[in-house]
Amino acid sequence: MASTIHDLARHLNISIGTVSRALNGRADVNADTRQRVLDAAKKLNYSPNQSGRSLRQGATHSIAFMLQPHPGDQQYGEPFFIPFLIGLQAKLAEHGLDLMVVMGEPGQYQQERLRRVVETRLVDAVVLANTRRADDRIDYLSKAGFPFATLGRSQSGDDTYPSLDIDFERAGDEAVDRLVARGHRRIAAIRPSNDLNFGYLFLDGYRKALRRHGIEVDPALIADGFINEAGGYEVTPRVMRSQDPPTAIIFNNDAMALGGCKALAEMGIKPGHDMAVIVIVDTPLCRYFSPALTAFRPALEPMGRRLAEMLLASLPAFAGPEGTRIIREVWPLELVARDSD
Amino acid sequence: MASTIHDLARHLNISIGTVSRALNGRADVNADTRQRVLDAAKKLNYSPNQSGRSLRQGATHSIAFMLQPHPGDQQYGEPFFIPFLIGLQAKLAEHGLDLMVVMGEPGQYQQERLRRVVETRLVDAVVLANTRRADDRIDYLSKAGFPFATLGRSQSGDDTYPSLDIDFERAGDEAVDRLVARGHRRIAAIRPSNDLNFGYLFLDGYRKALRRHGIEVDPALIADGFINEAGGYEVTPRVMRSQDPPTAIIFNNDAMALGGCKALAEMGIKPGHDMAVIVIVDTPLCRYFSPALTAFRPALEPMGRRLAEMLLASLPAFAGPEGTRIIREVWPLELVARDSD
DNA sequence: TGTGTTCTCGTAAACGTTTACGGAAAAACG
DNA sequence: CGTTTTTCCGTAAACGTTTACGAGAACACA
Repeated sequence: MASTIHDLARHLNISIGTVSRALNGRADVNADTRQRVLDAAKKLNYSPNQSGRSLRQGATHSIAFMLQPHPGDQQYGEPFFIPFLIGLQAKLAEHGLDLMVVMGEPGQYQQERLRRVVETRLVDAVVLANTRRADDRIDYLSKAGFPFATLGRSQSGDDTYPSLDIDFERAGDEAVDRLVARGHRRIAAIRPSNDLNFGYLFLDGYRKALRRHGIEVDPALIADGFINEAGGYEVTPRVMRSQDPPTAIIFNNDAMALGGCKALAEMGIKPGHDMAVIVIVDTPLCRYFSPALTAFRPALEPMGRRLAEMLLASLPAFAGPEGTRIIREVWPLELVARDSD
Repeated sequence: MASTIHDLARHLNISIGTVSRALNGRADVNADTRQRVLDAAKKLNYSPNQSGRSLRQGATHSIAFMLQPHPGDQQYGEPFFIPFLIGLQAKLAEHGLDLMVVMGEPGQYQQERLRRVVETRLVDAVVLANTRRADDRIDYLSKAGFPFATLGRSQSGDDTYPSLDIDFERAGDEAVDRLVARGHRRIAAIRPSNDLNFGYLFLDGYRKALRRHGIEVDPALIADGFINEAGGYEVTPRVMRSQDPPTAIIFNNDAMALGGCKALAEMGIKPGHDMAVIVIVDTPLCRYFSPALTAFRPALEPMGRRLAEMLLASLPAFAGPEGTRIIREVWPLELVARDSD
């Protein structure tokens, strides 16, 4: 069934070298011969064996996306990533690259998987998501000199790898802006713990905006929790027990927002009536929740395409004539106004 | 950085053959030598090169999952598949296999991608999802003699490949049962068009249950639509315009249910009050919708694990002593009673 | 001591590609 | 017609493994 380059050579009575050159579009092969090879390839249903090709070229033509669900998040299915992956894979496919998704058990660090993927030369490059503030995966890849890109920034601002992130800082800022414009002064922020970098960035924007409006940042209105529904449910009552409770809450994650709304409901508080709620980042869940949650939405699919481009530009094999470039980008989010604020 | 088997051999002053045998746990190598090889491997940070290994063994040790979003479904992100993938990958990893997720552009058939994956020997086997009633991918793989398994059944009941499916027939049956028990006689069924096999199976169960209860099947209460929100939105009014409108609707897909509920809302009909709604299959969206939708839920993560087992059992290289077995299973769904019926 | 067995290892081929190198034939040039 | 250049192709090595085969040494057995 599977024919090799040798089969073609035998069939055409020429050498395998010529066959290979013909197939790869090299210049030093007669136009007529090339056509005959191409015809034979079609006739014998030839496709190059990836393993052979990879071994020889030292490149596998595939990229790994390391997907690491947050603890307790499996029920949500990380809807965030699918559109991103669609974009990523679409762009990679344009360049003949395959996408391998390496998933870990939820909540368990994937350092070990990563090492294996890298050392075993399973892929040519890696895309990391859910980057942490101090991310040992980034340290490892940097040290190993293995090509990678990240969705999300880490703490170290070094420009040695391409990264694409959402502007959580600006989103936090704009959320506060919007709430203040609607008359709120007591605005709470609920977010995952500090080691996830976007929680840190979000809080930064939140603080800056408050100060700009001359509102004192009240630590009692800031709470950290696990990045899932249970986390939001557990932590929301905490800010509500403040001396001077908030009239608005910004949630830094959709799942946490849903848990928070559940807690609010149990306290007899209705989002959209008694409490303004905004969530960063939007997912389909926000849209269908009742009340529909006002949220900041990223352009995930284009982001996937873009990060693929950026990664490719950083790979010597794909970099254009201008050579290898490292690019970092931060994309804005779009406010989707709904019924909760 | 990356050391090869030759490096180890040179370092220990033995032949590469012995090194390989030592690493692979073969019997014909002295215990002392083996230990020295293992130590050196750790010291030199050796990992076998996948390409070399694949080429020689004729096996890549990886499995492809062909993910094909339905047209217009990218916003939902196919939350259905993530838990399944987590289970699938977990079980495969136990056997040293990697999972490659091949995603197509939403809505565009992936026959071409599949061919490339197969002919190029990129993976050892393939897992198909979203199987259609007559599925050319299955035909192709069967004909090519390439190992595969499916999540979902196709029309042809041939037992030549492992498959795992949800019991849509029974779910349709039980949904009708439940609604009849609650006093409904006019029960509508809204589902994707016939070529998706599960829509066909669901309708079968629906019909059987109605007949069992002595209720005539009214074609005016059955509608097909695109399997997304727009489809549900478009098609639901159709059954409502029936002479004798339904008092209950069973939706065969979460997205269609959401679209349907939107249409109902515009007609002033409130699910859970004026209309009973049940959806097959449950997703997080159902849970957070208002009213929370009663739904049938599959055990996705265990299903992923199970299908991996079934696939492995069908592969000669992994089949136990009892040899290659083809297994087909159909799993029941669990009713999650919420507020919509 | 001679023969057979077991243990351990080295040799070399093979998997399917790509590519550096060189050479023969054809074409160009004076 | 002789020389140089160009065109085209074959040869062979290399990528990093695994494994069939055989050989030498040690051992057992009679």
